[in-house]
Amino acid sequence: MESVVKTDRRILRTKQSITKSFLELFSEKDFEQITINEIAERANVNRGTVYLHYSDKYDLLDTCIEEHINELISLCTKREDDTVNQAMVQEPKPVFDYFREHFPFFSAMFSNQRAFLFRDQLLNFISVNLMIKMERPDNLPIIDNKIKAQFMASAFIGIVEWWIRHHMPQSTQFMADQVRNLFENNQVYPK
Amino acid sequence: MESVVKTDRRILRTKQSITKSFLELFSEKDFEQITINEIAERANVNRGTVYLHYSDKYDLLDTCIEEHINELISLCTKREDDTVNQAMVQEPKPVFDYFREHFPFFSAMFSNQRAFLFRDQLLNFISVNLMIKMERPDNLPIIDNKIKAQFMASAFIGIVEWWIRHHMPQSTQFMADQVRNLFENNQVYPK
DNA sequence: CGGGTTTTGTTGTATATGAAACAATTGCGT
DNA sequence: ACGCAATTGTTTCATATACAACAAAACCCG
Repeated sequence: MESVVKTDRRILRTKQSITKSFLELFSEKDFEQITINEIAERANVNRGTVYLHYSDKYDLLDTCIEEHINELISLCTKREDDTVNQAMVQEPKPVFDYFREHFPFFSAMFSNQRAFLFRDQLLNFISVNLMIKMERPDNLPIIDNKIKAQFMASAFIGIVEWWIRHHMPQSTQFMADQVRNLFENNQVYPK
Repeated sequence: MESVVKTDRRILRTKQSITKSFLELFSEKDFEQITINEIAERANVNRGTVYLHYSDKYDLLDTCIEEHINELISLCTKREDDTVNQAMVQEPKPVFDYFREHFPFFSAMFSNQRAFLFRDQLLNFISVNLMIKMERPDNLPIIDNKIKAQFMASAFIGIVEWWIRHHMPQSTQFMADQVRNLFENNQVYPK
């Protein structure tokens, strides 16, 4: 029995407004040029309210990134399959659907200099997942799994970045198929 | 010197949310089927808050209509021209631009049974404006101006309704030209 | 360098909104 | 007709947010 304390509607609304406003600005101009004034004004929120939820714009950026990373994680782990983290490798379509659904965010992340934070976290997340996947005993350890995981994770991020920056010309299904083939061919998981 | 008391940001935000939510629902289903619950839920606002601003959904509808009528009025009267109300007749493009800008609202109004309220108010507004225009002494009173105004106002509304219901196939400029010719040919104002 | 402007955090107080509970009413299916 | 469920207004209390003012820092610009 979990006592799920649902947060106040106003908080959710305000945070939504602020992050939306911030991400818009983030895709429009350089991060350093963005002021709290602008963010609050566009979000139609008092300036003080921004400080109520975020210590500064760096914290705001970190939070945005963290939330999406967490979403991706839960997306990959909430399968009925008892072996966690199989989702992204064996069925990547929901992941790509998520990318498409939150296009404004990922687009901003990939088109901005300050995206390295996001990139690192995402890459680390995927790398760890691939590691877990490859540590299954029936996989021949020809190459160091850690290196392999990094390699494959980078490849994955690269594909996603390209897809986002070109405004998602292919369907999520197509992308999912490509990625699945990629992982199969590199024996990330056994046939 | 006017002491302009600017309203609280929360009020503006909330009202915006509620009317937006309501108009969406209004274009989706019959007015009688819409509940306050739905409106509040979609607006992401507490149900009690709706009652804080509107007595019921009828009041909400009336308010929406009134606001847009007032917008149209100010659009037609804020010209530098000392003779008020010339705007709509001699330069109808801004009016059509307004229609296009607020397409969701007008579309809902013209596609719903309960639109008669709106239709009446709009028709009355235009009719009065035309009356003022025609009362200028250099207009020959062959036909009773009141009747003529009603006639022309109905014609105008009819054109707008058709345009909206067909998803605005023509440009606002084109529509404006058409209306101007219409009024010219019927001597609403002298050449 | 100097000085005006903008931005930043922070504070105190007023108020709008959220959440929950309630009785009264309406609606709907059987 | 009955009863169950949903909707409606209304209330009370808690709290998130608005607003205004402030000093300090950062930023321009001549």
